[in-house]
Amino acid sequence: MSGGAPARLSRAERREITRQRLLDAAAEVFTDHGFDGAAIDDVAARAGYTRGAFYSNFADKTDLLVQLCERRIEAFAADELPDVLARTPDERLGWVADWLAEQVPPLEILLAIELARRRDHDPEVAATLDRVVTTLLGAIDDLMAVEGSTLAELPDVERRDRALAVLAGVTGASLLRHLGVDTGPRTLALLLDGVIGPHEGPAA
Amino acid sequence: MSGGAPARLSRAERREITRQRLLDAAAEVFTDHGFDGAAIDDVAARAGYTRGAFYSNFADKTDLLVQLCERRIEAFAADELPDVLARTPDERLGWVADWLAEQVPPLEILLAIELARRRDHDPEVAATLDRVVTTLLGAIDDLMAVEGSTLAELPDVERRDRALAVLAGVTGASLLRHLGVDTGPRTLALLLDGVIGPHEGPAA
Amino acid sequence: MSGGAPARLSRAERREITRQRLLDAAAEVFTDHGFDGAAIDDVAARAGYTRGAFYSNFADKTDLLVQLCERRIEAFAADELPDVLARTPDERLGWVADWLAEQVPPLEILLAIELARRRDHDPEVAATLDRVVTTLLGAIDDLMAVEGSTLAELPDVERRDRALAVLAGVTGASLLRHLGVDTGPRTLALLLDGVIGPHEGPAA
Amino acid sequence: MSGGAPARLSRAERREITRQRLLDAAAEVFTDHGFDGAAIDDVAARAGYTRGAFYSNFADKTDLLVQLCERRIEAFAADELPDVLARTPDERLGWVADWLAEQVPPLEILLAIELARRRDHDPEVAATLDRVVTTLLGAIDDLMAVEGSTLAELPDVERRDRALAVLAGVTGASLLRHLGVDTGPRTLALLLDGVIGPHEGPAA
DNA sequence: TATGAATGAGAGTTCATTCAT
DNA sequence: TATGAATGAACTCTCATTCAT
Repeated sequence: MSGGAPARLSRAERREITRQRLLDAAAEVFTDHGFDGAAIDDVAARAGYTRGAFYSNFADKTDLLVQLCERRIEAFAADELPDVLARTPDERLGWVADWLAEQVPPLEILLAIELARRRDHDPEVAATLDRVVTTLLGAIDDLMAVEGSTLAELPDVERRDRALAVLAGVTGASLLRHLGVDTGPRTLALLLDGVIGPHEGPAA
Repeated sequence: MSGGAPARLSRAERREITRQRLLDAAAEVFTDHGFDGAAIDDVAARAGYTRGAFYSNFADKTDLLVQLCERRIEAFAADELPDVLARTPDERLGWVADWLAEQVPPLEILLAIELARRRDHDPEVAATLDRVVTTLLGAIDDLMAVEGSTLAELPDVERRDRALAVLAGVTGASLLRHLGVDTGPRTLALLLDGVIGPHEGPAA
Repeated sequence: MSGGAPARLSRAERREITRQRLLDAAAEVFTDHGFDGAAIDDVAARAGYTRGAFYSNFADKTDLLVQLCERRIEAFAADELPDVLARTPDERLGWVADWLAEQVPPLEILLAIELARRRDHDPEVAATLDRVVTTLLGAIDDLMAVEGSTLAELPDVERRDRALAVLAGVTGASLLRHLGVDTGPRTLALLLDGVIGPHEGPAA
Repeated sequence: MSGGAPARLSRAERREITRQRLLDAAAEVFTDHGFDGAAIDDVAARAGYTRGAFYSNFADKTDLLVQLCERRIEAFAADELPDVLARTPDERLGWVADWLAEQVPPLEILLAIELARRRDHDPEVAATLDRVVTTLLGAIDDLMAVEGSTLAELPDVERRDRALAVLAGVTGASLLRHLGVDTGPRTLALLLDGVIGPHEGPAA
């Protein structure tokens, strides 16, 4: 009856689909209304479910925030990062600038701010925030640790300082765009050239 | 009637005091709970009033947000800025870094994010957000337009790019601190040296 | 304009009226649906208000339960008790039986059961339950401490035992009526005669 | 197939085990949280199942209440009652007092109250409540109808009045214990001596 | 028979806001 | 100007129940 297609999904698979849809919907609703402003009914409805589906997949609203952050940071590390690493150092700045321009509003930043507000009241939240930052810093470090680059030869402490600066620069530029300020690739270039630029090739 | 003594306050003065107290209380409550999470009763109570006082002084909750942003940006321009301008270019970076370290959480940034979320639905909010950004950019421009500096001689477009970069850098560093990342003066230095650093003295 | 009548009510008076109406409504709704089954909206509506009025008068649903118990026990001590005390010992048993017959369902008992369920989680609830029982036992003791009665001359411990027995008897009879059992004055007479009966007239 | 070994259980037996476990779990959860406060998931979980098992065995929550009452009253008649009847009349009061002391909270009473609340809306519930009361009254009547006792010779109407009084006394004492009142055997003795005491043997 | 994802009515509670005082 | 009782919309979360598996 049901043709040669991959047929029916198992329960676990359906559950996973539901979760992912809810998470995607949450990303949209958070983007539009912020965390506090997001109604769970809206999240569920946008995912095509009712509120009950939400509560059978997430413990509560905070859990949703945490899960969303975890998933997005994982997805970032799995999907975006390899893309950048595949570029030559020269192309990376441009790639990051383009990527940034697409991320308006910068959901990760807004989510991180919400995490920060709840950090002191919920250890799990604190752990997630920590993981987000650590992952990002690690990703930047990977970007700098390129063979032949003088950055790769810097002492760890120095490399971390630079990673911090890069993260701050990218974060700030992203946020500014979100605030409606016309930030272009030039902004990022100005900011990051001093941090990673001159090192992007010993020849230079 | 109103003798030479410090004596009684006029009606307008009392009103102004009430407003200011409410605004100060709002800054605290917003800092703790965010805009959506802030209850007007809490704001009023922290200021020593009840909600009636609030509604005698502000049209609604959004009005409070707008007024608070306006006041803070005015206060920044009037109080903080002159302090920086009084420093030599060499000292400024340190001054900004210190100032930043005190601003955790960076209320202005959080408020701006709230403004941004309401920008499309409320023209007054949009205007305020614009004013905030313009003022900050103007302030940075003032900082760069120092006599003798090569920055001062840059074309306007270039100067704006640099101001943007500075604002992004400062914003990003501030936000990172808020997220619990251990950002020190070094981060800012790395970020801004490329933008304003080398120019901080024609001799260099 | 507003004639010689006692005119307008002060705010505190209006508030008190509101509270009393809500409490009365709560007694009715609890009677019909039990505590858990009672919806605050129903309570408010039956009192002629909306849910907001409820929450500006009571902290939460448990608070309502506590306040209701307190008020009813006070009212009992102030209103019912003097009535019984005014009777001769011979008439009292009949009076209590009649009073009991009217108390279907026996709201005080049902409320006390709810209090008991929450006793361990809320000290205030425990205190209220304690007060209810103490007041009732005290009332019974007063009833027994009649001049000339041999009960009055019993040692305290013995008097307490008897008070306990009376309370148990009245409680049980009341509950049985609530359960639909046709309990008449005879039941109470049989039960209490052994406890207080022989004393209902030394001549007898 | 089902050999001589203790071996496999038939389908009906398994079903019966499941039902009994659920019923036992329900008794516990009702005791802790009351009927309205009891969650079916909790009942199922405490029995080691999920909600599906519950709905395979009971029509709905009310059905659970009814079945539980039926079972308990049957169990009482089958298990407890013979124990009392085996005692001499003199020992019975003590036996009942001890049994009472163990029944805190007095689940039967609490269940009966729930039944009473639903009596008017559900004929089956009304029937169950009736059966519970009738069974208890019959049990008490059996206790009184002992050979040689003067109670046994009383006219039926009188015997019923006494049974009612006994039930009321026991119920009241039980409830008082549940409310935290320190009710001892003495309370019951005082209450019941007048009803059944002097008759417990003409010799005495 | 038992599971568990999903439903959806309904609950308690919060809170921006109004308005008579 | 400031108070605070009252409103009522909106929200998070619970839970009895259904149904495909």
